[in-house]
Amino acid sequence: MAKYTRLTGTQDILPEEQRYWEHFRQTVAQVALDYGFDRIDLPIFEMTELFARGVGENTDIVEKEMYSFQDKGDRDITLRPEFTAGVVRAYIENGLHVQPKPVKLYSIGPAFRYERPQAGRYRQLHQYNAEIIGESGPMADLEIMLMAWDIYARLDFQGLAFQLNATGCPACRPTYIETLAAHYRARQDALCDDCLRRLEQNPLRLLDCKREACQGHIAAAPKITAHLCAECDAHFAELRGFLDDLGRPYTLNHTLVRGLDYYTKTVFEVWAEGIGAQSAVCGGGRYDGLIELIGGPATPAVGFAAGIERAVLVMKEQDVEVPALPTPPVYIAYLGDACRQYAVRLLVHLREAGLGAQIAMGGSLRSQLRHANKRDARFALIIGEDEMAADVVMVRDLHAGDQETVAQDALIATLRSRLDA
RNA sequence: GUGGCUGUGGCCUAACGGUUAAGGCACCUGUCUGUGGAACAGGAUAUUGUGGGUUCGAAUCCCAUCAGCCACCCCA
Repeated sequence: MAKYTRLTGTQDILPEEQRYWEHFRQTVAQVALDYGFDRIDLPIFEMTELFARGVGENTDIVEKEMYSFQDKGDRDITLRPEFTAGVVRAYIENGLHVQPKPVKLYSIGPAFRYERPQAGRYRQLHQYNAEIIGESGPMADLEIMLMAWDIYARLDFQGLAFQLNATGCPACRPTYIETLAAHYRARQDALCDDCLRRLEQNPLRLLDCKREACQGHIAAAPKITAHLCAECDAHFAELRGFLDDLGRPYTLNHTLVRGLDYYTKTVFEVWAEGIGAQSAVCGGGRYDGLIELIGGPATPAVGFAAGIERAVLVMKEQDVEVPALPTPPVYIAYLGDACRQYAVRLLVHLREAGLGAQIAMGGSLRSQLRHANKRDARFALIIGEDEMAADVVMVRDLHAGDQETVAQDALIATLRSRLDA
């Protein structure tokens, strides 16, 4: 056992894993580019108060999952548990509201939550997210949903499904919650302990209790979509109209609720097959009140966030085709100390010409070639005293298994043309 | 925070309470002193997660602790 080990809930993403991560990042970056989202990178820690207010004082994230500490200046600091609060802070602080509206941003990187690890869930996790800030109409909701879907569709994920719901707004949600709570209070004796707690603390959560015994209460519960105000109802209808028109399937899921306080109107998730207890690969929705809440001008916004660990899990589970990471095409092998300096000069020469190259650090020619093969080199260049004397290089094609003698001054052109072929 | 399961070389797995903890993968070397992938041979790598206890004797039984996995709460 090593003396020092990973802290609970952290992970080492080893070289052999990197192709999954790289493939995912590239897909996100490409879709963001195609959709016109600009990348923004933010600090991974912020003032604790930003998250406490932005995420919501009564959420689990704030109550028990934040990695918080004091720095040497006695500032209260928290490692970001999610991205949106930071994006909004940056939007306000940097005056991004002067940009042409709506402002479309995406971000990608680590986030932190102090909780027990589980399949696809870590204390240091990785997320990306996308936000459209400054547009209140449902076209923005649509754009966000299409982007979320497209990322997983381009990754060739199977079993994708939209889950869609509305959560109302400050005008209609409170009365709905009261109606819901009344429904549950009437059957208080039949509720599980968790639901009794939810009834007091967060009645919307009653709707996603997973216990058998509670499913009947959920099915009979009033649906928020029947209690929306005129504005929310129209917004929701318009959004569905877009999706219907495009022929994008979605499931109206009235049990879909968000854990964070700032959501309004639209909430959605994208589900995929094969990630254990969690089925959502991403989740998002509209948060029209957040920017004002943390000190900016009243500005509507919509966005989504997704965990990369879960996506990697699905890629493996579903055997998604993931391209191998590129390796340098050239490996230089040489015979004995007499050829070493010559080989190093050749190495540097190739790199200056823009060709990726590695060199053996020693050993027999046999073991050098063995190494070249294991490192997935396309060409082994072999240099012995004969080659040095004749100003040539032996070029062995490790894929084809053949080799030829190439004049020094024709080497780079030869390698290039064979790589392009 | 709660519950269940599991900890043996880098990875996977074996070993009735009883000799020096066995095998496979991977790694290195050699057979082949100028040629990779295959085969064969050899080599290095383990205070059996940690601490305590029971016993003549513990990888094995007991307790504690730590870690991992899975699930719950909740969330991505």
